[in-house]
Amino acid sequence: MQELEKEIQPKCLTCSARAISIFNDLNPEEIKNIEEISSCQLYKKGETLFNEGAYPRGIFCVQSGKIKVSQTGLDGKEQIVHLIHDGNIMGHRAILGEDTYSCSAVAMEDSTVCFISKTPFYNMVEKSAKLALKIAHLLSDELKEAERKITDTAQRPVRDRIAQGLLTLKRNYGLEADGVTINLIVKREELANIASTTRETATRLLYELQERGVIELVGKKIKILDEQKLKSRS
Amino acid sequence: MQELEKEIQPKCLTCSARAISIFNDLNPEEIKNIEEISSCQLYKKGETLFNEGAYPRGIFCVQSGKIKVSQTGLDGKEQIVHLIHDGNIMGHRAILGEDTYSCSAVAMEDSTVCFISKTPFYNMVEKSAKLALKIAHLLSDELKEAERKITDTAQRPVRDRIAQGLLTLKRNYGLEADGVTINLIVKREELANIASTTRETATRLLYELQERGVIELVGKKIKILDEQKLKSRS
DNA sequence: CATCATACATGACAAAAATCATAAATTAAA
DNA sequence: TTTAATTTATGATTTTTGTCATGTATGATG
Repeated sequence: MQELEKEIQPKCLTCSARAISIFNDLNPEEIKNIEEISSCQLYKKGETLFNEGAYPRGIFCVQSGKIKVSQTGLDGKEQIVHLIHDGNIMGHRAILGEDTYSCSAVAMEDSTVCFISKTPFYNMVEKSAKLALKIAHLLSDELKEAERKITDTAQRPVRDRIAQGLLTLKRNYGLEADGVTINLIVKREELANIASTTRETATRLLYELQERGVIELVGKKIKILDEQKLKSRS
Repeated sequence: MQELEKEIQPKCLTCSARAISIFNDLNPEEIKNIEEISSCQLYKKGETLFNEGAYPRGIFCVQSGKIKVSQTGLDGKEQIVHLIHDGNIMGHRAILGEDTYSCSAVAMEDSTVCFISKTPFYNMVEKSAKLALKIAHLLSDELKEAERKITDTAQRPVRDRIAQGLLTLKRNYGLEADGVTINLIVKREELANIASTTRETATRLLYELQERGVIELVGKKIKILDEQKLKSRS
């Protein structure tokens, strides 16, 4: 069944996410332009923004929300490749690489996401070496992270990768007001797909970390009690 | 002891590698400029071009040669992240990301490599959105490959990864005149570090592939007898 | 509230791949 | 060419992690 699309009027000038995005230092005129060529929409938890293999229609700018970007591996097993938060953009790799999407994106929580169509976006970048350089900078950062993840996935034991996964969640989504609880409800299986392991192993290792007093599992949430110990395992 | 540096006069205009590089469609004036700001040097087999963690002084353009780009993982174990061949560039990620090198580069065979210093290179890119877009395109392709490698490393069995490693070698370095022999002498340990496994396992699986008639090991070289079977395992 | 589906916990077991150990072969150096 | 160093081969063993099976908790839905 067709999802009801919830259109929202983009307000880039005052968008708090823009300030921390690659569009942070545009001049008012450029911001006006972006506002004109972009649309904005609410995605409910579980909704798909785009699918691996599809042709990209444009790029997505996350105003607020939590989105997983993942690939399909062997036997359809999901590998989560990026964890997206406010101010991040998605789809730029496919657009700049003149390629189909290499990943799918699914909202892990209700998310407000702006969209800029391919052509106007490309026109903008073609005119501004500064913007192109910013995107190259972003891609460079992402490439560095991906390369390091190859090495870690290949060489570190699952125990370390789970610890790293928890730290990544903290880095991307922060902690709740109490200063210890990871600000995302993550399923065992999702954590497993971040850390490249199985649901069962993730379960076991979370309990082991709890035994050792490193984390605490409270309901569906995870509290980080001893970040140093997590870091020492990664 | 200090290596003797072998300076070579760059001849970008007629460089066969440039034609297949990101500098392929520069106009004669731009080529002249590149020639002026670049130097060219021979690296002997085993020599290091740059080291992980160091500050980049510029980018490298490979005129001819075979270079491995690798990271140091757990207990110093090498993970080979890229296999570089004629026309490829290196160091752009660190420059564009305003970062240190995330990998080291070592010549696997004698290689002729040009060098463009950071500042003149950056000046050039700042002036040309087209060039910046090309680099973004290149980074996009590299990011795609890296992301896929994460998933494969995480999910595929070693057997598949060795097969993929061999195909990667063929893709990057081609075959000898006989049409079957991979055009690179690769040590067991290096193949292992491409496929994210151990030397022993690489040895065993190569022999298994030979038993099954998929490859043939002749001296230090590897012949691909049945590429389809290799592909079916990847 | 009952029932149905989904997510989670946990033990037993199996498989894959790493590690360790040793020897052989090949290559480089004296 | 002899010796030393490096690389490779291969068996035995252990470790890690995945798989399978089953039961429980949790939460949604009629």
